[in-house]
Amino acid sequence: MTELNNFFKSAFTVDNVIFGFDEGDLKVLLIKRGEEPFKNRWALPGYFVYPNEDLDTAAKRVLEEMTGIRNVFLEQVKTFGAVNRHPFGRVITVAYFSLIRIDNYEVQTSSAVARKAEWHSVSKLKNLPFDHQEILDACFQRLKWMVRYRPVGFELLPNKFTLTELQHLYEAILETELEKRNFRKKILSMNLLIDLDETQEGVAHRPARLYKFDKDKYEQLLADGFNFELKEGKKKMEGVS
Amino acid sequence: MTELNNFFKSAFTVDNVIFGFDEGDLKVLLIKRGEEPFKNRWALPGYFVYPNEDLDTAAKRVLEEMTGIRNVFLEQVKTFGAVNRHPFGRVITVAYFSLIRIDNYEVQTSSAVARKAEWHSVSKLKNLPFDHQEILDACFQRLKWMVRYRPVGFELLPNKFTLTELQHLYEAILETELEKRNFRKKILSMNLLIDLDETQEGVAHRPARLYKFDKDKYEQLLADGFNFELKEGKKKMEGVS
DNA sequence: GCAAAAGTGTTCTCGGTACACCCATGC
DNA sequence: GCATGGGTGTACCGAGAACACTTTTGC
Repeated sequence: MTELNNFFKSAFTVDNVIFGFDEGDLKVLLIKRGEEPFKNRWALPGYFVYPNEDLDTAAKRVLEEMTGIRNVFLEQVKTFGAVNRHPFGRVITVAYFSLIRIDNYEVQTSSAVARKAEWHSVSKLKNLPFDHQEILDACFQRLKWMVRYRPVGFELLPNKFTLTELQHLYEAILETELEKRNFRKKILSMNLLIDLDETQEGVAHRPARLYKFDKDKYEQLLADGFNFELKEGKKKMEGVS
Repeated sequence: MTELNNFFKSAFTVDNVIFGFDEGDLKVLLIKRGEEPFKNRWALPGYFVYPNEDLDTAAKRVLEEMTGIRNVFLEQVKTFGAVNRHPFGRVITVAYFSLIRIDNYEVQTSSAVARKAEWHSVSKLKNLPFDHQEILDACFQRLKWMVRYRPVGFELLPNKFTLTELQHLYEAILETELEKRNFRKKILSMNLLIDLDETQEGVAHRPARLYKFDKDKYEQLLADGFNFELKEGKKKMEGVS
């Protein structure tokens, strides 16, 4: 046991990759660090996990401190534990990603660690401190994957949205272009959208219909063995010898 | 900083779910614990991560201590950190899973922690100690998923195998039945198998052809954007209103 | 009336599914 | 010769892909 005690000298943290979607662009919420290390740098929100706190709980707490909200999509992605990833000692971090509707919530930070929080375009980020770039990349990959197999995209959109908005979201995440008619046909054929019989107002073109995602129906279909699945954009691979 | 030191009191471990395939059955390698807690119980092999050791390295080390082998498929799956999951204190564990060819290696344990190691049928296990059942389930789910989208099944088979063996492997992992002709058509159409022009010997029926997996070709196709994909067994879902 | 985005249908191709019989070997 | 698993082909169907023009609104 005395020997074992040598192992109880590590710390662990959670880091949250919080995705949002705005102006046709996929964003991630970063904080300006108020403490060392990397004081004043933009980084992923995260904090130590308290001794009596489960991992998921810690991730929820960090998310709530950042955004003031609960009950959003949140899922563990991967754990990063390179020996020297943190200058203060051995700290491994469990990365979570979450999806929120940017418009629904004013981002607020009640944490002393963070001076302020701000949305940044995922595609423009590089060289985040610690191994946060690697963490972000891993979460983005996971999102890319997940969006094709689970209807999580709706977590990023307002409750009411147009099909074009939905398509742009998919295009931003998958980093590809989708064909309008086929996309609409596929999405509508799943019967997971409720047509609200409302239209946009005040737009300088033909106003689009508004839809909402039918979560109850999805869950019922899931139980029946339904598989949500969206193919990627362009056709690839021709002529395998 | 003094306050921060309160966080550096945790330990973390890796646990390995080592899958193998034998006699048409998916197996997992368990050790009989030689130490407390849960002494003499069958459990997943795992150990503390050393202070100067990366996570992946630790997972490889544990695997090597168990099986004496290196260079097998090994991937991080999920981290488990419930507050009371370990009786000795706050210990979070990073779960890895790996795939090995049972016949290639004599399982040997050089670890003091493990009295002996043995293969157990995945389907028959329940109530493993700690949260190991949950870990095993998560890894099995991951394997089920992965086997459909990456040609990892071959890691579990001998270098030379028959198509029927391959099919049985998929059936065991996916827990479903597959239709022989369609399975063969699909697999062969991928052009990822090399026909060895050899046949089984000493079997009391028409001997089957032997194949091997063409790893180089797969990697080359991957680079060209090829997607390995296998559908699940039975057709599901009829009549979405 | 013009700019800007919404909305819509058909044809073709490919891959998945369903399904039943003959073949080679050991004993 | 019989038991055992190996091996094969075809017809049908549904989903994805390609593709261009009309509609509705604000200004």
